Formats: sequence, structure tokens, C-alpha cells
Amino acid sequence: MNYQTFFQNRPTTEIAQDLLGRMLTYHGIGGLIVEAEAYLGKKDFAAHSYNGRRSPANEGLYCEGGHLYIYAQRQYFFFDIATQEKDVPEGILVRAIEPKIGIEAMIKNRSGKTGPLLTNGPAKMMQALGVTSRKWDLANLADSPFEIDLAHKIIPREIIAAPRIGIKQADSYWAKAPLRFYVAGNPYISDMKKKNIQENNGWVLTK
DNA sequence: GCGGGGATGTACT
DNA sequence: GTACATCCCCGCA
Repeated sequence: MNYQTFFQNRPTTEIAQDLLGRMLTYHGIGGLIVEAEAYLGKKDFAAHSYNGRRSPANEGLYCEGGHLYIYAQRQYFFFDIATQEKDVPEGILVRAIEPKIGIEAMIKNRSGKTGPLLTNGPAKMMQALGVTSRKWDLANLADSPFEIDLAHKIIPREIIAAPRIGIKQADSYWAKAPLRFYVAGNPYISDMKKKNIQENNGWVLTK
């Protein structure tokens, strides 16, 4: 399966859940995706493409499935992947990974931080991977140093759907919509409490 | 372990 | 000038 097929032809919420447990790498370092949020186009009040808003800054959302939307807020970067066909501005924000490959490099990129602090948030994850620019914004995933393993995945014991983080419009339907998906009990989820961490980090045990 | 607040870049009014 | 799909540090427990 290629990226375009994976990121099209089914609802964005379904794609977001299918990303959990897959390996994401950048120049060969990375880990398993454990948390992702869906943003659902023109009707989604919380999305950058709300009401058809479109400019060079958010053009990535309008690209066809499998292209990157990398964007800066304050001094931090966010990693999104566009879904659906061209001109349909839906996408998925990858919020957190469980580090697996190149952990030493990630610790260095995060100036000595270890454990969940390495990657349990979108900007932390980008720092750990060493992404410090929007260079790959609008690129096709297949032509970028980013890689997602579509051939293998680890199965979460349970996927939780919850409201997205950092959405301020508290009175809006969209602020509360359960469009954030994560692996129950995984320590690398944003704001995960220690007591809620589950055996095997929430993955189904494999022989 | 928690809660509050400041730092800070970019796009848009 | 203002609003943000955030992070970190600092108090106080």
C-alpha cells in the first residue's frame, strides 16, 4: 500500500486510529505513533481550514492525502499529514510517539530530557526528531526524510477517543468533539498520569 | 504532584 | 495589535 491510498478513501477519523502503533521516523530516528488528532476541513471550527480559510500558510491541508503540513506556532513546530483528495482540507496532527530508534539522538536534541518528556507532545516530538524548520511543508511523504511503516503495526489493547487538546472555543461543538485518539495506558501520551500507565504500555502482548 | 503565567514566531485583521 | 492545534519553570504541597 502506498501513502496516497492509505491517506485517502476512508474517513479521516479512521485513518487517525489506523496510524496508532505504526513506526514514524525522520532521517532514521523515531518511534511508534501513540497519539493523533483529526481535523475535519471547512466545517471544523478548530481546524485552520475552518470556513474554507486558505492561504500559503495552510496550503498543506488542501494537498492530496499523504502530503505534509508542517507549521510553526510560537517557537515550536507541528507535524500534520493531509488526508482525502486535493482541495479537501482535512488532516491529522501527530501529537506523540513512543521512542524506539535513535533514542540517544533524541535525548541530545531535547537537551538531556529523558522518558516521556522526550516526545509526549507535538512540539517536543519535533524537537526530539531534530525538525527545526518548515522545509518539508507541502512535500509528499514519500519524497521526504519522514517515513511511516504502512506494512507493520503494533496493536493497541484499547483506543481512547477524547476531545482535542488546546482548543479554546469551549462553547463550541467542535471543541468537545472526540477527535483525539490515543493508545490507552501509554506513558508517552500528553498529560498521561503515572497511575494510568498500563502493562506493556497499552500494546497487545505479542509472542 | 499540581496549577499559574510568561516566553515567543507567524499569520492575519 | 492579537490570537494561537505549546512548553517550561517556578512556587506550594
